Amino acid sequence: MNMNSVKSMTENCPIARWRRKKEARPTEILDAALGLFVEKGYRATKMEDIARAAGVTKGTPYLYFQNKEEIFKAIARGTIVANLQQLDQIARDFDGSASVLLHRMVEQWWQQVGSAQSAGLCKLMIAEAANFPELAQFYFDEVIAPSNQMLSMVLQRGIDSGEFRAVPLVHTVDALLAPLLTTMIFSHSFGQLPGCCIGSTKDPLGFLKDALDLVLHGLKNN
Amino acid sequence: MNMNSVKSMTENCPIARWRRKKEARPTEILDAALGLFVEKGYRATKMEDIARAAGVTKGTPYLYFQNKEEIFKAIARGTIVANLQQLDQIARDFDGSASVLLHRMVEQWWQQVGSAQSAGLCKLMIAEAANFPELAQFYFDEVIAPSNQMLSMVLQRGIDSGEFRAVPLVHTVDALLAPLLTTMIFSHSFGQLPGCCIGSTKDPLGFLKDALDLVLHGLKNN
DNA sequence: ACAATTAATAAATCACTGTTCATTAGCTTG
DNA sequence: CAAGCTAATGAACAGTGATTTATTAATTGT
Repeated sequence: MNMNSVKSMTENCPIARWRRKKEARPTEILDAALGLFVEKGYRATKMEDIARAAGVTKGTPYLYFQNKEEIFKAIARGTIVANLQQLDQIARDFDGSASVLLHRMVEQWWQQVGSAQSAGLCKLMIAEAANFPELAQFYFDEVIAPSNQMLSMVLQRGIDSGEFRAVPLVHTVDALLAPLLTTMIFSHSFGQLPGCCIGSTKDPLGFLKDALDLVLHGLKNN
Repeated sequence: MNMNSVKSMTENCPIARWRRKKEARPTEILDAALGLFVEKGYRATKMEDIARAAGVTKGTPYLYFQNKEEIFKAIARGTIVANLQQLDQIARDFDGSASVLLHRMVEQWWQQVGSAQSAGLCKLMIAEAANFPELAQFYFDEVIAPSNQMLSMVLQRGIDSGEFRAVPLVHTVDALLAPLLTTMIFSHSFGQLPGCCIGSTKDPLGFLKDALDLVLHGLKNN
């Protein structure tokens, strides 16, 4: 084997690779993979792309993960729990009106989830759900169902206190979630197009607020 | 070459392949491809799968389409225009209240688009938008923008007549579209999961009506 | 009946990419 | 400082799947 390649590799790396801590490697790989998955989709992302983006070579990811699918799973598992719990905390601590709480939650959600890379992951899950049933199930159980649950409680609270009229709970929760979902989805698909003039993509937070206002107006006991 | 394979092929086909009309072939191929794309996604669908599903062999699709991508495009082009025009017609012919018109349009949309295979295509576009920018552009121009335009006009009519209060038009249109989109998307991703208990997937039309009612209630000049 | 034409086949090609594995470089310990 | 260990490499392998093409079978026109 020639040492040229190694030499050039060493030259390119400010920090020699064997000095970087081993523990950092899995996270580096997952971060790199997340970015590429969100940008190009699951299939279009090559293992070599992931490796290079993580600053290593083809074989290295396999030292830490069995295969591509496991990387995907590890990412999905690692990018959700914290955010949801934060939202849950807000909902639990709050004791003002349900309307104000909902506004605050939407804002928080946008900052922590909707505008972050996690949003791309959500789109990815939708796109790949059919190909990875177990993973879709996991995402549903850990993300979607809890979100629904959380919103459900807030809504119920508002109805009980007389702030909202008695609407069909399940359907209303979904109606509340719909704008959040479309915002995420559009911003990671058609939203990228040059001529895209859809309200939710040009001013996402403004759209979310208006959409929430509209629904809240419809929920009020007038 | 052996004639066994040919013979068995002939035996398997109730109608000899050279008697089937040539003009039917492109449609047969596109139909087969649509089904597979919706079911398995674009990349996971092999050309041979398409061919077999259409009752021909590997090479035949290439006699009618340049490549896989062209098949995808042809499908996208073939499954949308008619439906939208029908909806447009309804909106134009109607002269009752905007609320009633919206209800009728949603119902029609569900029957013609939301519950049909086209819905799977919409999910597919979202999933593949990043990989096929030109196609995404096409879909946006031909489907999404016109839909927005149509809804925009109905909404404006309601505002002008005093039936609705003066809401921010662009954002409200998106808010109206959101439930339709999530219904489509969920029914073709997480909706398939055994334990999925989301309102919009168990009773889509019921959800759509409730969601519309909620928004309409919020739109009314009370 | 026979050339020419058409529709379709199916084997071959070709590029790509996930995965493995023999090898290497640097670090560590006795 | 030598022997062993660890992290990483990168060439090689293998499966897949899109596309091409030589060949065959039916049909048509003369």
